[in-house]
Amino acid sequence: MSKRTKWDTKGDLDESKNLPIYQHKATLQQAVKDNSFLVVTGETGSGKTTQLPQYLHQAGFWSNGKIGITQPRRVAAITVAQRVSQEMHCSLGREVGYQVRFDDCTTQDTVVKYMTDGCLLREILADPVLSQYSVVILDEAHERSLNTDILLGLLKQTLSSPDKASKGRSVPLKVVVMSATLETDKLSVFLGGCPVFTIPGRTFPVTSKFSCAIGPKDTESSVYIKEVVKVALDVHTSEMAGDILVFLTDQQKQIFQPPPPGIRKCVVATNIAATSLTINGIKYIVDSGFVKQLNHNSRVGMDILEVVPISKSEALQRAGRAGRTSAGKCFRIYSPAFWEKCMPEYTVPEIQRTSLTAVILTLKCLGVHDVIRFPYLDRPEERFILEALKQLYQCDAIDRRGKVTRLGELMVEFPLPPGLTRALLQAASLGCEDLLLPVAAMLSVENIFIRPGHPEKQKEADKKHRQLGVQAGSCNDFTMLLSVFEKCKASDAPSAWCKDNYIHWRALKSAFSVETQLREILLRLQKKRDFPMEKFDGNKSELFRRCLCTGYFTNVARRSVGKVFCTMDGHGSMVHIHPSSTLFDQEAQLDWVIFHDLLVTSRIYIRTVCPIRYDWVKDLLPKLHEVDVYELSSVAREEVTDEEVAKWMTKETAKRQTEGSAEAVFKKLEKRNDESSVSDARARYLQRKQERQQGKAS
DNA sequence: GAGCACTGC
Repeated sequence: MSKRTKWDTKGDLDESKNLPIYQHKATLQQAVKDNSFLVVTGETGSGKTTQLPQYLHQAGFWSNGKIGITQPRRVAAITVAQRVSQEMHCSLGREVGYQVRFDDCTTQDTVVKYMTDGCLLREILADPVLSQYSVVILDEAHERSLNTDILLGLLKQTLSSPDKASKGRSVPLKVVVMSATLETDKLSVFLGGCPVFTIPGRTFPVTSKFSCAIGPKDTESSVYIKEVVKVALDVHTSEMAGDILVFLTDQQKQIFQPPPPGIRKCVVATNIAATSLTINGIKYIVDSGFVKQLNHNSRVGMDILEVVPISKSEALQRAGRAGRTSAGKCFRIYSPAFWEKCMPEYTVPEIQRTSLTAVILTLKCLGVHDVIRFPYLDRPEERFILEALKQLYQCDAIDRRGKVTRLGELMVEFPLPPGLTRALLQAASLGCEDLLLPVAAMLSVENIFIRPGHPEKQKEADKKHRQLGVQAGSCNDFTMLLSVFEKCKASDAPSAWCKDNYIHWRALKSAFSVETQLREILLRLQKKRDFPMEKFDGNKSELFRRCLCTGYFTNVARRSVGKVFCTMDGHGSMVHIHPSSTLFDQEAQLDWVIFHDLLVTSRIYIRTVCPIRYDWVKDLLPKLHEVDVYELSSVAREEVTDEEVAKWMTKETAKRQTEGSAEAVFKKLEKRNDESSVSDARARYLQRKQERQQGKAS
């Protein structure tokens, strides 16, 4: 049976014996022994995250390999590992450790390993059968993070095919999926009807009250902010002692200042509080009923940040925050009708509303050819998958057959969007990676330019930023990023330099770490024999911009009239250069540009822009419309024969001949963008803006 | 002439 360890004799902390999970210890240990898959469910406070790995350790699972536990967030992975190492009386990083990006706190001795789901996904890339592990526990599966969803599908697939499961493994891998009491039946069915183990929670009742302030017709209104303040103050004046947690869509702290005298605490939070933040003593919840969500629109090829009603499950989770220490109350500022008509049952999982380009490349690199019939717990819409395939084809990560190219194998190693990786690899092959590495890093972190709310300070910040642009001699936003990175790095007092120039020091520091990581990955790949190398004769500025073109030609736009540009990606969106760009107000001198991203607010803005010459993208542009949906769809489903590819090529040549000149192709690409979602997003933005101004005036 | 949550490699 289980091997004894030095901790067995010392016993658990008394506290852990009081946890609801403790009396199910033996049953849980046996259940994992008896099943390949197991779903464990229980409310927060049941102790499943800290205790189950210890139970499995005591049951001897460590002798066959590590016990790995994934978390969707870094802080959770680190703090839980700390807690468990204390309980097991060992120093962190020895028997119990954690791994998150930039911080690997594990050693050869580590047998209980907490990590982010993204880290485990990286490990699978290097070792598809996870030969180092005896058990993998996916925690917080109900959050449906992109990486956890992918891991679920991969583990299901690996374990359900006996041939793959045994390859490279001495004993079969055990998989435990832990989730809040939500959709657990669905998880069980997904995992072949595996047992579901329920651990009773330790929570107190929460009563919920609806109000009529927000009805079914108010989904886009910002009146909820006022109402939330009103309700919070009501609670303060009329309810018994206990702290208040308020859920809003963004931080608008000023509306709660000054706090009324007394000792009651009022925490205003965005979705951070829904998951990571634990606040003791919360007795009251004020729920606005809204959340800010980034949705990817595959038809227009852009991400739109929207304020949307939360789901019923999310509302229940918000309410639950009031019942951790004693009975609580939840005040919902919306009506029962709003609940019924506007709030979906469950939040749409991330995998169904995000760009899938990087995920699809990862799957392909793991040998998942049929990315449409991959076992997704919730299948993304087919057009999202096709769009991802198209992008991967366009940046040379996959070929016409949907097979990963040599370049694609290199690209998957980088924690970057594939287009940017493509540009970076191009630079590396031409020996100028020092230009692209800092840029890639800067584009991976939050916005580094600070723009204060105060009008005077704002002016000063804008002036400083313009000066930086001039000093850099930078003719585009990418070189601007490069220059800021290098200037700050070379500075004797980088933090003071940042403060003086209205630059986010914290963001720059993380850009430094990202750059180091990217450089390490690149160096590792360059040591391989077949790393591509090319030659280039020309000046450095052109070299830099041509590298960018290789990755960003899909984001090319051409000026049509005045300050308006038209994208060439087949959507033909009419876009403007964002006012934060160094190229803003110089539109008249521009013709062709490429850009890093699109932002939909009062207009469709392109951000991080770079002028290019048509010549540099001329040969790449046909790739934008080379592949049709039918072709991709069949590529996505099955292996494609040489004959079929040849047939497509012939069809394409014929098509090009009938279409004639490049100009004609552009005309076709300059289709007007009639996507209602974009105009809707714009209308909502303008409405909110108007309401805010009215609020100010009154 | 400028929006805005969060997480992850």
